[in-house]
Amino acid sequence: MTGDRQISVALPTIRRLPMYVGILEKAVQDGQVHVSSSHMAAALGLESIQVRKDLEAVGVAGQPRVGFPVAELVTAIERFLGWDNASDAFVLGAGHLGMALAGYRGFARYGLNIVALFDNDPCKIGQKVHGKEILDVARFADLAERLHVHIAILTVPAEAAAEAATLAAQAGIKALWNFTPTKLAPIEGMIVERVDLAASLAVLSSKLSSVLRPAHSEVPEEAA
Amino acid sequence: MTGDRQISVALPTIRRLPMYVGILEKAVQDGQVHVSSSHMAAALGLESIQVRKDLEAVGVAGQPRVGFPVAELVTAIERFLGWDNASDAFVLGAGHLGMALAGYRGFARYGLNIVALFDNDPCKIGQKVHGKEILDVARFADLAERLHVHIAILTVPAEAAAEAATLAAQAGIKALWNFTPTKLAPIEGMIVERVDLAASLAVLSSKLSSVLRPAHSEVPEEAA
DNA sequence: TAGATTGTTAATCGATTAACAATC
DNA sequence: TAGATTGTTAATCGATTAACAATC
Repeated sequence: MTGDRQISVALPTIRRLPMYVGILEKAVQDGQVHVSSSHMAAALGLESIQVRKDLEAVGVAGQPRVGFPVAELVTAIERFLGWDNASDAFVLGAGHLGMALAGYRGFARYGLNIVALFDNDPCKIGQKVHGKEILDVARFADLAERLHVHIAILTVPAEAAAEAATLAAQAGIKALWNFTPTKLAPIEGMIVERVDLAASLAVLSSKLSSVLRPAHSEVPEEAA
Repeated sequence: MTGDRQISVALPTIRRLPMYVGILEKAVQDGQVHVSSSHMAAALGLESIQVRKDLEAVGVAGQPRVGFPVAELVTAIERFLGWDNASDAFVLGAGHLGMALAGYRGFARYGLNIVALFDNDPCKIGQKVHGKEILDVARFADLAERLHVHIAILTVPAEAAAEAATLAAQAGIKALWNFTPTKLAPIEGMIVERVDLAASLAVLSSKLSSVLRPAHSEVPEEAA
């Protein structure tokens, strides 16, 4: 019953877990010790049954009539996500997006610590952004191994994505957060998660488009 | 049969459509006139049946023994997504991320044209990034209306997200692309799509974590 | 005890996948 | 015609939701 926990947890559940951390931290600040699934659900626009199902996955039991222990829940979720102790990460590609991510202070909360950026542009190498140095990509593998960095954030141009991913894998990177529009072929021994802006924009613009040009031919209905 | 097409299309399908555009454009360059569902599937790591189901949604029929007409397919998908004629957009919040997005040239392909950025920081107002001006947020509503801009990209700090979203709605913005970690309450008359970095990172780091600390207690199994 | 809330088991819903007839 | 590929109808799978017994 405990053995295959990580693997059997639904992906949508994992994606929702950070939201729980958010409202639970607020609850902690308010001095609440317990919080009910219906309270959390209301705060997040979900159903209480879904909250209970999600929390089942992280293995914290609630108390009937009382709710779930707030502090324990935060700890358990962060542990489940691997956010309990900060992981170092390298940014691969010091373009605008790479620099923006390197400067985002919110990652600290997610246990992500960006250590340095890497680029192949001699003009950029040696510069500092947000107190983090831009290093020569030639030094990537060596530094990743010596500093035991196993997370890389991929922000190179689309054309360079595949090559950069291979470099990362050879450098012993275990988890690659891919911000490029390139869908990479699976690489043995490396987990890849992509932030797919095109997919997100597709949802937005198709919805917008169906509002602006109201579908097709509901007209007869109205006319009749 | 044609009436409620937009509404009934599955969200996962919509999210996959941009990938098809990508490989179809490559096929066009290669001079291919038709392409089979199994070809597309192979290129994208999907099953051919899923490709056929997805393409059914955009309303382009294939020919048995021949495949799908490439050019027609691109046109139909772009039309479906509202990418057939470029839409202007404002960036709300000229921080690092806002500037990075304003400079991203890839959006042109998605029919998205970023016109200007807005901020409330007097030091930033008047500056230009990537040829686009940073304007006073006080002018946002007026300009959105006069220029008929109905897409906004939200890149303000988390604390300012709710207020900025309200401003956008009042300015007549119809579609808001939310890059902040704040989950906004639904706003009447405005479509909101969020790029949830925390959710994406949660997937990556939970997978990584289950690799680094290999689950729990499969051990007895191995020992026995 | 009474009653609110959890947690379990079953039902529903939606998306993916399979099977195969229709088609060119 | 023969055969590859589409498109339809049914089966499967997984996630969400509902119902309700267990619990404090």
